[in-house]
Amino acid sequence: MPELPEVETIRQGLRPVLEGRRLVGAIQRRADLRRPFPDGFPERITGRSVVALRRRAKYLLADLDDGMTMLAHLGMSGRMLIHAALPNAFADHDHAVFITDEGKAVVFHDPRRFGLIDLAPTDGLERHPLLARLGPEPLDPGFSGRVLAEGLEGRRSPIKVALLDQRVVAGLGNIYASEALYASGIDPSRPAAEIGTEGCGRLAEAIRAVLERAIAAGGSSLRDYRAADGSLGYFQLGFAVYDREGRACPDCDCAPEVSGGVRRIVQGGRATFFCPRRQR
DNA sequence: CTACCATCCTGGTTGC
DNA sequence: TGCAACCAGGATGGTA
Repeated sequence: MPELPEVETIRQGLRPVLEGRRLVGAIQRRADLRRPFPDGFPERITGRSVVALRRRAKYLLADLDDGMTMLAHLGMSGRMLIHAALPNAFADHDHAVFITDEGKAVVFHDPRRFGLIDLAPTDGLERHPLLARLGPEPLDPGFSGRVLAEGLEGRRSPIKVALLDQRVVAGLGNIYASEALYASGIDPSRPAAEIGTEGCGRLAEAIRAVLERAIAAGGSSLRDYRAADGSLGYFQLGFAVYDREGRACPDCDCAPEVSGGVRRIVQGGRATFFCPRRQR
């Protein structure tokens, strides 16, 4: 379940291994993930150098020295793992391998295969079908309550559901949507368009703060997630509400046995966690 | 245009 | 203990 903070943590771990390095080999171990690998994928990246490793929303973007960019999305169970050398055996669900001129190997491992890899020209990358409709980057300086309010205009769905729509704001997933709503004191069931100027300001700031704290903690390790060096993030220890049904939220002095504590509801088919006392 | 639902996939957990 | 049912969920593509 890599969301923006997990992808950013992986990017930071991969940068020293990939940036400025030449790919001397690549291995593709199956025909497709969520969608097919690009035609001739291993041959097309072999011999290329990685100019920069960037991130857009939950996508990793590796700019190559031939004007192409490799896009990788980790889906829900995808990992990028660094090996000091090419492993002599692959594990189940190791789908692609990148070998650098230092002899290191980066393995794309994705049991559920909701991830994908594609190649597209760096020039005009923002028009790639997977990127074209993405909303604002929440950690960019231009992100604000005003920008968020624009994205929520006309939306009658609950604010929690709207926050998961990557066209509204790019990079939030189920965990950080719940956490950001808690931090801003907003009831996840409120209609998105009715949050108001002041609420959008608080929410935009909460989104930014939660994501930054999560990145500082190396992401959240639940089930599948590992950083590129194999390490675990620890932001899950800082969850205020996510996966904490029935427990006291950090800012409530009420005992769970009195108030019921954090509540779990289902919105758009996904779990939402919130504190009814703190979120209105 | 928005909303809603099914779909993809595997592994871990729960319930009998 | 075994096994089936269920759940986790990012994104898309279909239909209403």
